[in-house]
Amino acid sequence: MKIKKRTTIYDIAEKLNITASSVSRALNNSNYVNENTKKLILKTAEELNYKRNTLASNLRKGHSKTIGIVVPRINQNFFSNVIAGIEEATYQKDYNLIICQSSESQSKEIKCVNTLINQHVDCIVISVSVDGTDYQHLQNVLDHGIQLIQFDRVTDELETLKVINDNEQASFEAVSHMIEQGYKRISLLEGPQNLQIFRQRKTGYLNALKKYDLPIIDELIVENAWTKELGAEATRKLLSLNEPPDAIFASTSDFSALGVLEVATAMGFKVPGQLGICGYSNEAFTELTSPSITTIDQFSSYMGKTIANLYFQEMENKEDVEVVPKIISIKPKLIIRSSTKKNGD
Amino acid sequence: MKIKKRTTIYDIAEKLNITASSVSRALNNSNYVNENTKKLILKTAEELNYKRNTLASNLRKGHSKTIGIVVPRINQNFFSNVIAGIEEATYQKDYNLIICQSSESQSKEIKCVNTLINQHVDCIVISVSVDGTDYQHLQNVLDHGIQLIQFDRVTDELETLKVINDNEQASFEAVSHMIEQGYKRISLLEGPQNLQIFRQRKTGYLNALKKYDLPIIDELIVENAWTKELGAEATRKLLSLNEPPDAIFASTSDFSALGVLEVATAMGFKVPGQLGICGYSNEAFTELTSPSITTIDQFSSYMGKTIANLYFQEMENKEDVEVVPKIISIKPKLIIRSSTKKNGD
DNA sequence: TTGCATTATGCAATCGATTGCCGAAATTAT
DNA sequence: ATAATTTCGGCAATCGATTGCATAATGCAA
Repeated sequence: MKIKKRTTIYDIAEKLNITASSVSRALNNSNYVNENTKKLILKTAEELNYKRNTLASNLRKGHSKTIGIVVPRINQNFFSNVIAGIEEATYQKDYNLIICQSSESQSKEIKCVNTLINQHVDCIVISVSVDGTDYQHLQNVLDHGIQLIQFDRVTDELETLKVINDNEQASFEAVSHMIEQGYKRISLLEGPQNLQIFRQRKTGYLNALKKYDLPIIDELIVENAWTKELGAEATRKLLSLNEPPDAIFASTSDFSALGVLEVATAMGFKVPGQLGICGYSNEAFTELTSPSITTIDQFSSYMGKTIANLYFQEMENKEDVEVVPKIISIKPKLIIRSSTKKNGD
Repeated sequence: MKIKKRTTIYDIAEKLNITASSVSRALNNSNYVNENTKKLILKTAEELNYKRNTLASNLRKGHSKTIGIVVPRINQNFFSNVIAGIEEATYQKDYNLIICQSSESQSKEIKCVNTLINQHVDCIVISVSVDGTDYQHLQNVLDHGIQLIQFDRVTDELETLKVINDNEQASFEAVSHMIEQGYKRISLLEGPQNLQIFRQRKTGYLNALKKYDLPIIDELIVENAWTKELGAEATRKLLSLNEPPDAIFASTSDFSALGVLEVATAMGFKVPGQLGICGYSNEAFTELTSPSITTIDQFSSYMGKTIANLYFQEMENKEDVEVVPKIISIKPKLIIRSSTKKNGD
């Protein structure tokens, strides 16, 4: 790469025999420049192929018009959809996105957050990694005067803005649906219980059982079965029980549900006749398996837009009022497909 | 948000009765500071919760340790995997990623690129949008001394670093495979021909036909069938022909192939018996459909890593030699599944 | 014509970190 | 003991854009 000297406002100023102040003002469309000089400056800037140095500008202005995002995995459908949603909403306001992935490791998450603080982002949007236990790094974000928005996987140890799904309700509805379909021994595949979302989903499951007076059977509740492999493994055990479940709610993800489906099919269980299956997230593939998988849609892209708008709204009345921890809860939707149609309606 | 004053090197300097120079040197682990003072500075920085202002640092240093990425859609599997790959490789070197999506619109692509230039990114990684015709904005990147790496969807109008798939070869192999399976009237669903990747895939298709002495039948070549809907529509027409094809190569994407499969099944065509289907990209769902879909894996995440490494490599010998346009071609892999097993082997 | 407001522009400080240059102090060599 | 070298740390300029303050120029009214 040849190192080229980039045009600055001083170059423009020099060429026109004026000062950089005026150039800056013209470029920012200030009123304190003569219309004609403004036009001349704009024309010259164009000619010299001038591009504002955002680094300098932001340094001076004290903000960066940048939002940092930290997610466990960029290429997981749910997250990439949320990001796409945020991007869409922020793009219009000329904001940039710096994206990091924590790869489900808190130590990397901490590094990411620190980098974003260094970058002077105006806001950090985060969905915490699975192994999180300490949240000092998030407190740190607030201490540096940076807006913090948690979404989906949130921690209650901090009072921040949050955009979440109503996991409990969604889970409750899913399990209720299965019960109404006639399933009676419904197994739950849990996610790591240190994450709130998975605790909530469990609560929803328990509430549904209670509502329909079904017993809670411990051996049907499997801890930590949140990947396809773990889901498959759990299913192998469950279906080998003396009294196997007649339905499995993979509350952790559709991937887990997929593992269930594959094992069940391999073991000769008829889905949904002998075994009902429900996943979580509405991944694209759930529509394509045979049978198609009942699941829960989280409106991921809408969630992204909501996050962005929440930020902008907070910015507007930032002087007005004291910060109140604000929580926006989006109600997910149960998508009923073939894998839970016991009655075959 | 309360506005808080952030700790600067001056605060640290003042507290220790030294100058900011020393603090800066200590923080950068320079040799020109006494070991003891260095330790003291580091300790004080920690105590005051100091975070370097990367904006100021980068402004001074003239680079940003940031790579900008522009893709048509963030949440498309292929792209999010490439991004994840880039992230993984750059994270170790403390680089940041700014990610933009062009939403398949060149005008937005241009805005994205300009933003990235403003941000003083060190490198721009781009896969161009479908409606691209003019590439002045990319030339502009080079003119500003910014490294430019094109990937997947590249334009030959510019001599830049490129990381691509060998689309022609992959396409050739896919079609050859179908012919060897006994399919004789193979239809091609084309993508927009202004994109090189789709032209190359067409060439591969034609070459395979030629190699096996099969005629090129115009009515079996469908322009612009690159979404699920367009693929479905094209299939409806193709299968209604007097002499319908006995195989369809959806060279554009697996989504298109999915459209084909759904329509074919709905119209009562047996796949793969009466109709062979091959997609492109190895989307996760291709494994899950019934029958599973034969497709081509592009090693997307590996591609991302390759892009990052290419950049780092170029950085290292940037003074050494004149820039040579370098093209890295990754050979994709044909994944043979059920949808093309005419002989049922 | 004088006085006052309005508009346009320049001056210089500022944002925070980095770095070349210089000199003082400390160490080593002669 | 003196000279030569190394180590350490300060000074001040710099990166490029922004902005409060001051001043000059212009317009308008009295």
